[in-house]
Amino acid sequence: MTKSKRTRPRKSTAPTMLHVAEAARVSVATVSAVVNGTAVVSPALTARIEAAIKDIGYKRNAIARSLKLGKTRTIGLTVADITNPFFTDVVSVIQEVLHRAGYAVMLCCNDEDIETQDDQIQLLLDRMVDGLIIAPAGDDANLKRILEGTNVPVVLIDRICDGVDTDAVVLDNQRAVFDATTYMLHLGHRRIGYISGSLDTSTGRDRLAGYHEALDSAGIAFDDELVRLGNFREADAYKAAMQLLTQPDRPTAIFSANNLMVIGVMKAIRDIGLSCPEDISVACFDDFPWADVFRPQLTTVAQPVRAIGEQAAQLVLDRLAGKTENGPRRLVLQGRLMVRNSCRPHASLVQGAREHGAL
Amino acid sequence: MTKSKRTRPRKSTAPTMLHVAEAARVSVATVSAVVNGTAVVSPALTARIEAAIKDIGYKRNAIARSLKLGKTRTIGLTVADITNPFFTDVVSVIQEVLHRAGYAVMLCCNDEDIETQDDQIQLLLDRMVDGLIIAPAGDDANLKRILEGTNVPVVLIDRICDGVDTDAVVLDNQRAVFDATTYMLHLGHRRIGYISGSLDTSTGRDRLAGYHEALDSAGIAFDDELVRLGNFREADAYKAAMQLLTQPDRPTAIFSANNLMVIGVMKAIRDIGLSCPEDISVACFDDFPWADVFRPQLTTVAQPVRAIGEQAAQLVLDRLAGKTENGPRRLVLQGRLMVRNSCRPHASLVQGAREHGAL
DNA sequence: AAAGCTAATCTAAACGTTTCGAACGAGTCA
DNA sequence: TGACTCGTTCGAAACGTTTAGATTAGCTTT
Repeated sequence: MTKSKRTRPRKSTAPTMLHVAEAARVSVATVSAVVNGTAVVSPALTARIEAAIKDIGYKRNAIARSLKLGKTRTIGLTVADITNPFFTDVVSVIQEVLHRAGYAVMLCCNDEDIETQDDQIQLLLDRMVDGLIIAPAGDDANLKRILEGTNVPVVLIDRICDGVDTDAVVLDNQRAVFDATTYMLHLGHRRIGYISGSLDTSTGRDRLAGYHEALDSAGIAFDDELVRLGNFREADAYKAAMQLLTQPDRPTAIFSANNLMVIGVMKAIRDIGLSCPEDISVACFDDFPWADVFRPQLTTVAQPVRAIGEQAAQLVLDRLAGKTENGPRRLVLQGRLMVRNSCRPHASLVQGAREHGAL
Repeated sequence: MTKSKRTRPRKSTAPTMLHVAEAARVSVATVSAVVNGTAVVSPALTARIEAAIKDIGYKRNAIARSLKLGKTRTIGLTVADITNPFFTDVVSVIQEVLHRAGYAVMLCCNDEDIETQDDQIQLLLDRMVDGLIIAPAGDDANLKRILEGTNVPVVLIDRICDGVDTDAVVLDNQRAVFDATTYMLHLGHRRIGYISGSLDTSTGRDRLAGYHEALDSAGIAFDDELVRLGNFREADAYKAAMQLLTQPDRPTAIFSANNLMVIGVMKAIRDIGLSCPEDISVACFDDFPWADVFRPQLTTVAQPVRAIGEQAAQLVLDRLAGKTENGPRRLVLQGRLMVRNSCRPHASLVQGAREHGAL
């Protein structure tokens, strides 16, 4: 065997750089240089190589490339529930921004299950994703351990997680619920039911804190019976609302800590024979695209989904570009109360207004 | 240098099989055998190796593995719009099934743009996905070309694509719209507006065909003015509905060919000062989780999203397992008309009924 | 005791890239 | 005419696996 460049019989697999090199009568190094534009190659060879590439139909193998470079140009993304319009919107934006930057997105949903989440994150890391955007399912001691074993940039969205000190973009949940609750208080409601998300999540806790804060500020005593756990799911929220509505001194208003749960709440209200907003006022966290066209037109706290997605994506991209070497960045965005008409003034207020001749 | 097994100074990168091998004083082949369980290894060595793995914190590098094996255990998934609840539901199910089977999912959205779609599919193929599930954005000559260059199993969902002869799971769109339209005809409506999806998609065409068929069967002359293009998006549908509603002899009912568009339709109805179902009846393709709790409670054609997702995932899995060697399989599922109360009998019917003393 | 098994382990060649340093030819300068 | 540069091109060693085939040691057989 004189030279090692024996012509192989063109297997049935996809063409490789070697095939191109042979066809263009150059070395693979030169082909690589042309494909990636990493070195200057004479016009003559460039032309020959490009012709060969087109001719053979060569496509660079991204896996081999990833192995060599140690980067995959892929970002892992895990959210609790891809069915939730909030996550959907955010995922969509992240997807868009990252794709524009030349990154692919590997998506996982864990159905709010922490173990699934850990598995999936490990899976993503095994696949050498270059970065990770996580909407954590809940407080998770393992997450910390898993993450500190690696050095890929991580961005938490929506929820933060104890001990996981990474970049994050979250909402000022407490403030948002404070505003919403205060709005209901201004309408004269004194018994405001609260359907809470899981308290194992920062969002669950912060939102509930906003409710408490609003009550405190208004000098209203807090009633245990008015807060029920809905775990961010429709079914649980339905049960929770049912309990709220069947108690003797039932609330005159209900706040739901997310979008999925408000549907359960509305179903409970309907099933119990009440109607919103006539008999009971309702507001919730998370906006819907159809909120101002179907009735009752829900008063909601709209999250800036586009901003959340863009910032989260930008945070990873910045880390990847090595732009930010400093400590973790926490971005806190503000929600916006969208007042529509699922909340009505409480009877006492209406009464008062009438007496003052204002109605 | 006596033996080639020199101990390297444990670089800062992730531990590899070589590190494990050195720590356990065995060859990498043996480590591989233990990690994958592909060959029998003596209990003594197995124990040493497992200890070393735990000790060092070794994780198998999936990229290197993929390169060697030529499979990535990843399925590419592209849909037009992850924001659309229909796609969301299907994606969620596919995700779940594939994950259970040990596959990761790489998700792309193309925003109904064919070029983006082609880029993304090429990207997925470059990354050596083992299979592809595609909800094609529209008729796409390139798609055929791109796909026939590879031999990964492909499953089309929701829409099919001329010339792309692969497995597919779709709905009997024509039948579903036929049923819905017929239902409206039975209510006495004679001028039924139709907001169509893009006619570059099979769904757009088939659904419109269902509308035509229903009219034909009922012996009703087809009026061009009643069909408007909404391209499956809210904004376009809004404009389309506006045109429909402002024409002299406006329709007494409107059917929207998907979920996003019906929101535009409802907005148009509201903005023009009409109300549904009092002034005009509305029905649409695709169901909503909240459809029976917000008003008007929309009459819809529900797609069996879970079945679609499961079958699509199963189709790829079967191909990957080599179970089905025969030609392309086409699964056609049936939609289900969910009658709620966004459609009312036409005035003429009510009139007739009253005369017969039935009201 | 030689030959033949079997079972466990290892060696080394892939997989398809990237990239460093060497090699080579052609100019340029003293 | 050497000794230098430059500008191109190439050889070969990685990257971290898998796996076919070689090797070894320990048993049976006869």
